[in-house]
Amino acid sequence: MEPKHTRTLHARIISWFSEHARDLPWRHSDCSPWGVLVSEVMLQQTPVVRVLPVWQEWMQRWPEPASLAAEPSGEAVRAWGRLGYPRRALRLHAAAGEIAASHGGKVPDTHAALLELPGVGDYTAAAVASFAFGRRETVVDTNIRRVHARLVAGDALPAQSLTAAEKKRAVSLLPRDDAESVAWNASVMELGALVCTARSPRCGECPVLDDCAWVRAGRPEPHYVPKGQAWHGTDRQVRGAMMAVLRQADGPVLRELLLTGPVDLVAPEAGAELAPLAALHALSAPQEQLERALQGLLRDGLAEATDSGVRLPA
DNA sequence: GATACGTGGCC
DNA sequence: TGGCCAAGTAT
Repeated sequence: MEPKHTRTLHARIISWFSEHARDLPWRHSDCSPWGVLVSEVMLQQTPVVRVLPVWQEWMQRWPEPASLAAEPSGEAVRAWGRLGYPRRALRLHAAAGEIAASHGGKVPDTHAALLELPGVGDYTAAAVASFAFGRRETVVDTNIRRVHARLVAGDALPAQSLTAAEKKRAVSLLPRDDAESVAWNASVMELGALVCTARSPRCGECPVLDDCAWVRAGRPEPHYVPKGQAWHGTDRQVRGAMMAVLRQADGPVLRELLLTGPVDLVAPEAGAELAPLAALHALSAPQEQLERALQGLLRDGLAEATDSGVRLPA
């Protein structure tokens, strides 16, 4: 008993996608499931423009899971560059290992099996099953949630966490047909990324403006004030600065250099190679915080201690 | 459920 | 200038 209204939404949004979608390499028909998986993990909390060059580099260097699995995890972390949340690189490396060891080197093609992989949660499992394998899955990411919130619920923003009602709504909105469901997932996500954006939505370009509950309601304000992500002075900031030092270094970095060492311990003419170290020290983080940050990196497996210092996992 | 977890561009 | 935000996951 699918209402005519819903069918119209499907057709209009998918049609919009066919004309306005970005040409992204992981959407090409010749992109492997591995390429899709890598893209999805890289895209977690990270803008497309920053992912593109790193994804290209990874695909060239590690065209299949087994090639990544054959390298030390530190190589994955180094090649992750400045994408952020480097533990994702670690988990992708671990996932590649499991795929090589337990799945015959092939990315699993079901939501349940994908969910077992490190770094793959409900969103990524659904996205890979849908985009790489054409399965009918309910993909719910931040873009899709926002589009549904405005278009259907009439709210400026989705709730702060995914609710059961929201998930149910997403399920009910998904087209019956497999191929159409895949197109729908990609189309709604793209609409949220390009038109129905968090700030300053481009309603003039929206293919379903006529049906938008939020616009109809006079574009009311959000029900809550989004709380910002603390950064200055946090352990995260210190960890990030430390990781930058480790990525840039060829080998182990003296523990003292990481924790206390003033930059002038080293020859000034060393130049650019020392920039990350200078940046770390410029934070003027308390000794205790530096220690805590380093312990965190070691605990998380992002770094490892050797006799001569700290380095990326080798 | 709340919190920790990177990074850089934009308004 | 500085807070907000981006295809989330794990604990």
